[in-house]
Amino acid sequence: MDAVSVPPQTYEGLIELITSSHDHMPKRLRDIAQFALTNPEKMALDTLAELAESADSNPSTMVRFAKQLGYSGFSQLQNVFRERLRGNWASYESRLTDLNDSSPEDIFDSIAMSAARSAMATRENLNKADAKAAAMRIASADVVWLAGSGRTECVASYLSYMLTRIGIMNRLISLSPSQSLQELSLAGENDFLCAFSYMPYSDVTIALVDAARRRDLDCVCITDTEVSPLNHGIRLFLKEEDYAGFRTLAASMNMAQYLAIEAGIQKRSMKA
Amino acid sequence: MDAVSVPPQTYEGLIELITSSHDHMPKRLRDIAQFALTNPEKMALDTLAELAESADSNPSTMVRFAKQLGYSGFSQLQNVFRERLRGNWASYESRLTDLNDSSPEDIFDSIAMSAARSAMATRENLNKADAKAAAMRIASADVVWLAGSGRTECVASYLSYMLTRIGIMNRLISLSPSQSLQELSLAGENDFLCAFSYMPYSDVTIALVDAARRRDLDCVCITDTEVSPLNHGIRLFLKEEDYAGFRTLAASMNMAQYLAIEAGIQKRSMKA
DNA sequence: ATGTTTTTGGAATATTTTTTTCGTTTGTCG
DNA sequence: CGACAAACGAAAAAAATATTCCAAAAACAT
Repeated sequence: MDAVSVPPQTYEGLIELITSSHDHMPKRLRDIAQFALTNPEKMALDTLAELAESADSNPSTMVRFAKQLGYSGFSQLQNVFRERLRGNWASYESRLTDLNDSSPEDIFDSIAMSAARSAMATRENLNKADAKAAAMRIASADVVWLAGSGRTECVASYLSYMLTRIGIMNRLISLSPSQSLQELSLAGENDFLCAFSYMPYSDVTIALVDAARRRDLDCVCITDTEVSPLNHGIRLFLKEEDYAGFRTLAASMNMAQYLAIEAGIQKRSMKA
Repeated sequence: MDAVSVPPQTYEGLIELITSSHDHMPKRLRDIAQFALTNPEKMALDTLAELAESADSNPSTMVRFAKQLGYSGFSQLQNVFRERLRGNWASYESRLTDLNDSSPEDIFDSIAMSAARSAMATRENLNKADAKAAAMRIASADVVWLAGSGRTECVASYLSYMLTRIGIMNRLISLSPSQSLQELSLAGENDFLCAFSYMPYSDVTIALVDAARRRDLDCVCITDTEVSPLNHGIRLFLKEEDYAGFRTLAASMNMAQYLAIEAGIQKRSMKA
């Protein structure tokens, strides 16, 4: 038994410890380190015996791995993985109130909190059915045209990257007002427009959505409220928190990631 | 023992069953139904005894609840809650057909949680002094040159937008390998390079940072680990969570927002 | 009210899961 | 090559956890 100081109780700390210990570990233990790093959910949810099986090892070695890292046993190690899976939102929220009282100094912390809150709030506010419908529409389009200017340009750009990676053809519409409409006119019968805009709404994006409506081009609008001028096709509403007047894009970025992944899944099942 | 047909094996099905059973259940069982619906993570991760405690009940009643729903025991019920937490791509791929009828709740929620965790974890891991130094350097530069390709392109694009809005001159470096180096050669004495890249690192971004080092052009690198090839000037390390192999950009986006806001504050105090 | 049925919770039991032990294997150094 | 130490895995022991049983309490009908 060669316990080393106190083992980390947070997932981040644990990952760091495993990474740094990795090199000075015996072979089989190193295999398990590898396995643990790539299967955090399994590590949280499976039993010792199941994990040993999956990792081509045995219970003893798993326990030895935990002890090598400084834990008293496998259960203590597993708890760290489990804690990560708990939607430990309560602890985040209490930390936010602490933050308010103590140091309004720490700008980064406040930004991170706002982003986290945006992300979590959207879990509850979002109309999941509409979101899924949007993803399905993306999956079935020939080409997805992406529009977003100003604050939302980077969201459109991210969605473009993700869609490309997943294998869905797409095109980011250029931002200059004159060119953008002309560009959209190239869109085909079975194409699809995906537009992002929040208050204060971008004229270009409004114009693009209007053009799509007139042309009967299908569309999904990611915007902030029911009264938004982006009004055609499926509408998804996201509320972003702001810090010092600068709204985050956390919910928007998550939406982009979701749409790409869900669309990828849909597309795959369409082939089958 | 009054088992009813086959119990659902999916989270969505279970929720539906609990909801519909709720009304014709004995009082204490109804309490537990309520508890289960509002604490799905606990239901997945805690032991029978712990749950009984949390729900102000006792083990027997929890087991009875599971049986009432048609499961052979509590463990079988808990498995359904556990399966929901396994967010792994492999299992989605193999169960692609099942996914068609399941709601998108899991996927979006998991993405949001990963993003929130990334954001919160960075609060603790980030070297705040370095981050502040980076912001100050941005504030004092004549022009900030921004580099990021692939996944990080949108982060650079967001930072560009924010800096512009705040009144700090900047330029987003084009992504084509041939042009980018030439572009950077236009940078002046008191300019500054801000580069984003995570594993697998983009060749273009690595080349830009190397060029900056050779030219003695000051630099801040936002990257993932100490061993990253982006190694010049101030280095900020961000660890992003991933969902199904797709890393979030939550921490990166927060960093961009932070750098812009903090730089804006610094710049204002420099004028005064 | 009174007998009957249903529901409940504590305690005993059964099962599963983790931990330890110990003999075997593997690798290293003289 | 041979002695020694480190690493390993099978299986027994210990601990934790889930399940069942039963008597008491509560709800219900008459």
